[in-house]
Amino acid sequence: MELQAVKGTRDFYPEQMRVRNWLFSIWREVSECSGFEEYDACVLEHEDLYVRKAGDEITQQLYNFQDKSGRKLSLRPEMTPSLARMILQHHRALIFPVKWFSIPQCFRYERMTKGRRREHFQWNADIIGQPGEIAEAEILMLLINAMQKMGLNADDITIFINDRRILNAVLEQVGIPEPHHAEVLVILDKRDKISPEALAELLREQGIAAAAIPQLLELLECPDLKALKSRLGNPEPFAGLETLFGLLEASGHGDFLKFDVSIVRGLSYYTGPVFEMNSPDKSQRAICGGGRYDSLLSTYGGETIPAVGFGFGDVVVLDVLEAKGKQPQLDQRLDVMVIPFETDQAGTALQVASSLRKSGLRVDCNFSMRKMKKVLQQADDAGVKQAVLLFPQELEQGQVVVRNMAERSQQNVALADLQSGWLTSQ
RNA sequence: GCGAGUGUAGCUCAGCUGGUAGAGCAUCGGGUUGUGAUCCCGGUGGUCGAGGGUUCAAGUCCCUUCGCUCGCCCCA
Repeated sequence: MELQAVKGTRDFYPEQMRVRNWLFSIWREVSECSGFEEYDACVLEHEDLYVRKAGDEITQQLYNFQDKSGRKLSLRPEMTPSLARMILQHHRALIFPVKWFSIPQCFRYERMTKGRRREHFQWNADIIGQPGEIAEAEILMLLINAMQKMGLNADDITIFINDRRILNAVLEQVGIPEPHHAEVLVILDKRDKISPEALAELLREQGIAAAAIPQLLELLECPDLKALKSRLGNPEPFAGLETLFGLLEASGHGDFLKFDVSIVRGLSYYTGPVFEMNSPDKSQRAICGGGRYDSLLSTYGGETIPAVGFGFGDVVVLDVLEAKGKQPQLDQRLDVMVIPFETDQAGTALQVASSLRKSGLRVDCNFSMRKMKKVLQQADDAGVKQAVLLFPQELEQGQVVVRNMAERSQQNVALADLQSGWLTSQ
């Protein structure tokens, strides 16, 4: 019997589950606050939903199998295809734009590194059916709002943003023909990770003209949107980001946003702005990433519907919060512990607990019948605020002892008063 | 997939050149009747990741395998 969890998957003991619920509650709260509605789909999907989208490489990472009737299924590696499927199925009934979010559990069958497991939860928020930068601004503001709720601000995290249209223009400028763009972008995505020499070598292998390479790398050193714009003949590809920066400045979120030509995002379906969130010095794996993908839905056979969104995994952000000491210390949050000291009082304890629970309190009983010092200590460890002590002597007079754990004070209360709301009226 | 490291009690780890397993914390009990700290005493708990080999003898050496960690590769 194998007791270990499946490789790459996680067990959430109550202690970790509290942290997870805390994170999810922030995601839900900020999403709903901004008018996003929650949706979900089954973690199982038809394998070809993913195969069609990106080809071999992603197929190898699918956590896939055949069911008993031979259907080829896969655990979802990401939510966007399921979202696209749901949108396309009902798109005649939907009033666009649609603002939806989800917190799906996703699976990838791949090698594990820091911040990457085979199973994770990924907050997704998307705006479907709205072209233009206002949707991007809303999506980014949602992200920023979530980070602030977690206690991270512009000193801790930065959203690095680029635009696929700018990247394409840069490639055009140095004479790289359009069919090569996809491969070249993948290589440029590694710019932070490998040496300039290695990068140049990879580009040469793609058949990029030797003269174009230094020119390209030099253009990509351009740290500034304006500077890059003046270097390129055509200002048109810059309009989108300029508008977006303007919107975020106006809404007071400009500090979080930084132009970065090296942001590419591996997937081919991005068509406009692309972004990743990371620490300002990019010292670790991106916390989340996203962008505009106007042509994705049409690849599933539907009509073209513009869309923008992001995926935000739980693993990396919890690592970041832990490293910064900003993971909350959460305890069980029990309000009341009812403590009988003889088995005769078990029934009374259950009855007291029941009546207190009806008034909305979080109540547990301790039936261990251990020594009182032990039981009080356990109650304290559980974060209990009030202990209701059932002693035979007091019970005979219809009373219980209510102990305020923080103040270490206590008083006798009539059982009848307790059951009619004495605790909540204090 | 390649390379390095690692795996000993629930947790964190010690165990030298091979000689039949230890500490701290946690847990449980006690320190005289029904009260949370600290302290003191004691108990439970390990086929030393698994399998094979060398040896009189393996936690310790060798091989295989699995898990984990960190690089590389690949990529959200």
